[in-house]
Amino acid sequence: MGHKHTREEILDGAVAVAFDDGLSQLTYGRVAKRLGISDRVVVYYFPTKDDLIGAVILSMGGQLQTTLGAAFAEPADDHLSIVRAAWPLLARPDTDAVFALFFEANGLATAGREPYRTLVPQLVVGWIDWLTHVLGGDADRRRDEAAAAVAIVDGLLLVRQLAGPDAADRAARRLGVA
Amino acid sequence: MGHKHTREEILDGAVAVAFDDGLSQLTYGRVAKRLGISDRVVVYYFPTKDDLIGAVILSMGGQLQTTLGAAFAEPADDHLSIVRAAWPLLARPDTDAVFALFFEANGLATAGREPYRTLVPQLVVGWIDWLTHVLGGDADRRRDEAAAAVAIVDGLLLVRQLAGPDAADRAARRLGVA
DNA sequence: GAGAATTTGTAGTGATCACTGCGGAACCCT
DNA sequence: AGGGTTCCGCAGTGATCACTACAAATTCTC
Repeated sequence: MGHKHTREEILDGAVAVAFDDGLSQLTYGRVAKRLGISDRVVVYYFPTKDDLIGAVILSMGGQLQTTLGAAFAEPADDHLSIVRAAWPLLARPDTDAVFALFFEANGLATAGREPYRTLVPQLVVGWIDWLTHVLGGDADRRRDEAAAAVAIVDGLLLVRQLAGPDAADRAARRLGVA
Repeated sequence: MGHKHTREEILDGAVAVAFDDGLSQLTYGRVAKRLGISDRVVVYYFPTKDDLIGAVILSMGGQLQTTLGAAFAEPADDHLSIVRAAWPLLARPDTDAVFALFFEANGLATAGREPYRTLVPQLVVGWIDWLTHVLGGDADRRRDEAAAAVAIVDGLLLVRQLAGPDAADRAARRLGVA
């Protein structure tokens, strides 16, 4: 019985499981069952659970960065402009699953569980750095603006998840970013 | 071997476990071990896991509401004023654990896991309602202001958890709420 | 102070978890 | 064709999970 499953296929399956059932339900057995293969194969490519989770989180981060990259073809100056550019790209049904995952990972990170505790802040700090770099200019001030923008966007997305898209849109309008 | 443990003692132990290890590590066995008793006792008072989790979440909600109640002795008008009143009360080390729990519960809720999926939104909507009521006045507009304030506060707290208190303070200053 | 209700210990249920040993099959190189 | 590496099915490890049967001890009710 020969070569059939690539690492990428299995990672895709793992991401799909995480999207559907959440990170905390991401197990070897579930990924294997979804792909109709033995869990031994999944273990082969991702020897420890942390390997599997880490790969999923990084894949998630890459996806977000790609989405956000489009928002900043031209630089923005203050945090409200940043939010105005980013919000329409993020407040969409097809990115809700990504953020559901992100918030769950964040929760597990704040609860101190590995590997989330080390991976997630790396990811977020990486985004802020990247945002800051994209915005250009003086690092200190830009970094604060980026952090402020991230705070607003995260908060709005939280409201969107919890209270629904309409509530988030109304809040965004109140904040003057939509 | 007689009557020794009250429901309240065990709930306190469960909350302590959740604070220290996170909601996802909240199990019968861990609570029992922490209190030095048999897990049978924990099961007796909280027959299902959902009972235990629900009790912890509600206890958490009550704690938050108590903390926030102090902020609104006198009413505020717009979302920035609300944030200005609430932020100093929340951006403190002794409430960080509560919000770590809250974010984890939110993550599990967005991941669709019961009983979080039904409990957490109830809690949040309840807070917004309560905030709206405290603020008084026309419901629709106030509700939007409250939602906007919740968005900002949540976002700031997220940044605080992920990037540290200093970053959150700088972001808050940029937003004009500190 | 008898009987009922409430509270706790001992033991164990089947399920699922992350992970492993072993052996065979598919592929690569020479 | 033969040897080495890579891949993967099968079976099983001990740990932990939520939860239960049963019975004994304690307290409540009368």
